[in-house]
Amino acid sequence: MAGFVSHYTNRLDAKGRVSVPAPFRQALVRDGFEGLYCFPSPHHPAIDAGGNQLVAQIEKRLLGVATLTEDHDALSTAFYGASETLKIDGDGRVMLSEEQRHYACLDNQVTFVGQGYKFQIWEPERFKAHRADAMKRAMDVLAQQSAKAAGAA
Amino acid sequence: MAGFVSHYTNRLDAKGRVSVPAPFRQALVRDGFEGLYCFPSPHHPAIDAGGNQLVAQIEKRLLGVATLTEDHDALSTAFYGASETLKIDGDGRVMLSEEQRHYACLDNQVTFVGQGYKFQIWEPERFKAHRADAMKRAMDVLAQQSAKAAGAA
DNA sequence: TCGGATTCCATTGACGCCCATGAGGTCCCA
DNA sequence: TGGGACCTCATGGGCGTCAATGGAATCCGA
Repeated sequence: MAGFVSHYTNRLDAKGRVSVPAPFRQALVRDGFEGLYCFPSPHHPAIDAGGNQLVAQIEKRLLGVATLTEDHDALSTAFYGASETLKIDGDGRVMLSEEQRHYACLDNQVTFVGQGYKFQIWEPERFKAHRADAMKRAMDVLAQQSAKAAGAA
Repeated sequence: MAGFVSHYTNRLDAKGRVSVPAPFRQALVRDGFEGLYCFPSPHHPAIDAGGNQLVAQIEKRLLGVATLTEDHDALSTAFYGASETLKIDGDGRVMLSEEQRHYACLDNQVTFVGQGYKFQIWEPERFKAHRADAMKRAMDVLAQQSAKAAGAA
């Protein structure tokens, strides 16, 4: 494992720059990815970001859908078309585009949330609210898994 | 097995550091995990902590859910995003974050409670109160199991 | 030539690492 | 069997390093 773990909140400066948390940068280096692959999260007002592991998951998902279909078009547009590859400068910072800042409602602070093979970029307050929901949903999913396991046994 | 057993109470110093009980450290070494993996307990005002065994349980749960879905995002946010990997310094201490201290209401003493594959970090008084409840609940669970076994037999 | 973007540099504050101290327990030997 | 040396572990504090941040300087396209 040892992908993106934990969460960090950093400041977005006047130029739109923000430091990528050092542990995440190290994970990207281990991952062998130059820069930062990101696209708007399909489910939340947040940015999904990562490196080769993330790209690999996207490819895997696309393999499950026949090409030249409308579904495949939609997925590839969402994951490839809407994406951007940000450059990480010498000090470990990236410049978020106006579009990204708007989509995730980013103001002057941003929260990086590790999700293993990828991480998300949130506006801190929104994340706090979302976190409670995610917790609840996660517990539901686990309960369902347990129920299924018990039923199968 | 011989994972984390028994309980210990140590002091939290002005810097927010606390010594991990030596037996727990030894268990972590045997487990082969560098540092301490922890996240807020979903059920109690306490911190769940452990090493590879704990991480393995989490990964196992995540494997059952497709990536890039809302369910997977929720689970990984709950378990990866909310977690932190603390470094254990040369003297066997970890630094608890402000957030962790707040979540578990930690003041100047903390109690480590072994739970086999993981352990919990509690505020001593709260743990004392929780312990009675946990005992009662444990009795109920045991009774239910016995009833089920008797019914099945 | 102007504006935006990239690179470089300086500051500061948190964290990691080191050493010192002291309490408690164990082992060895008289 | 009692005393003492030794060891382990918890705890407190000091200091160096690195990451985050703000700003200046330079480069490039419009």
